Amino acid sequence: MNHASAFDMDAFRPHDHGRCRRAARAAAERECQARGLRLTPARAFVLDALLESHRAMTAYELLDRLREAGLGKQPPIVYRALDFLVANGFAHRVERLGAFVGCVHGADDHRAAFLVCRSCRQVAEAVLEAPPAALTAQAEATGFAVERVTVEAEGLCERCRADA
Amino acid sequence: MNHASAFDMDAFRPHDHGRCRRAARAAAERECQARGLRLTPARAFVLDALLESHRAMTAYELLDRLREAGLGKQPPIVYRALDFLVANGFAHRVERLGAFVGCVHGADDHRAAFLVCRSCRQVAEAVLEAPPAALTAQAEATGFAVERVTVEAEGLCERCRADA
DNA sequence: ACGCAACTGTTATATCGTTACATATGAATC
DNA sequence: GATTCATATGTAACGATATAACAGTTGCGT
Ligand SMILES: [Zn+2]
Ligand SMILES: [Zn+2]
Ligand SMILES: [Zn+2]
Ligand SMILES: [Zn+2]
Repeated sequence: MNHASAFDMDAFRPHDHGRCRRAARAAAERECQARGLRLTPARAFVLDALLESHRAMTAYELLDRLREAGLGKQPPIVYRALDFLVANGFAHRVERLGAFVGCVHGADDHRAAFLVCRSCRQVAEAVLEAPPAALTAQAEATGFAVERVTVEAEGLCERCRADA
Repeated sequence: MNHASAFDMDAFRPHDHGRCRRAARAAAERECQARGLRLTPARAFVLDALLESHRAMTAYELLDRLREAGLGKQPPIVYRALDFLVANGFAHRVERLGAFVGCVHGADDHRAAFLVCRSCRQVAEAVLEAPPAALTAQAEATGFAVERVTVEAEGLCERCRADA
């Protein structure tokens, strides 16, 4: 196989994060190249900030970093960058937190599910083969056309449980 | 069986909503009685507003109604009522919308999943037997203790698709 | 060089939710 | 009935998240 498995890159497992991060960044660059997308300085900066760790970051946290870096001052700069990254699969929004994480699964189309630690806010991404059967069954029975599925588990990671 | 099935009460199916709503309200009253909880005027008012339809309502929409009814003026009144209703299973928060829906499954402990129409904001609740296997597998493998699982499908209901 | 689309800068505002502290109410106990 | 404590509410101020609107700039194919 030519890339690390999802399990290898799990935020809650010790792993070579330098490699994890460089791989994600390289995948984004490749994808932009291939699809004629522009990974502008602000977008690249936000992606790098997200990939620095597996912690979910809020838009305003990212905006503070953009300010320090002299890449922008107002909310729209960061929301535009995030819109781009999320729309193209380079980052995800964690709905429960109103915060964002870098995607570690390359940009190939995938349905993601998340394990979100409520203490350290680290987020592990799992690839979801299919939404729960009960949901799709009810959708089909009632003519509801599913477009996106959000699956997020909130809890405590092993480390944070040990700390408590 | 002694109550309507989840399918009978589906927001996207024609159903006797008067009955649907009275049943949910009665279940909440029963549960409060049984567990020594107080369904105060503000709480009951918010619950009734949510049960009026299967549409998700924002906190400030509910606050406007509370104001009209003379039951409060400031945000905390509605957030407190919502905290109570959600904590006790009489309502749910739809994370994608930052909005709330009344629960139509009695207050018995259940894991809910939602079908959320992005056009009309109506929400159907499905009972989730278990979270997706891929998620629980990864949680167990990494020592992550899952406490709550959010499952929300966004899309278009049959009616809204027909309108478009 | 020109023209167009995409991107960025900036101001203002909308939307969602919390903190903090004072006051009132319910229900058990004395 | 008075005392007491926990629960609930009133109110002001604030914090956090996100968007609208419009002007200016840049990249790029022609
Ligand atoms: Zn990593
Ligand atoms: Zn943790
Ligand atoms: Zn109904
Ligand atoms: Zn609809």
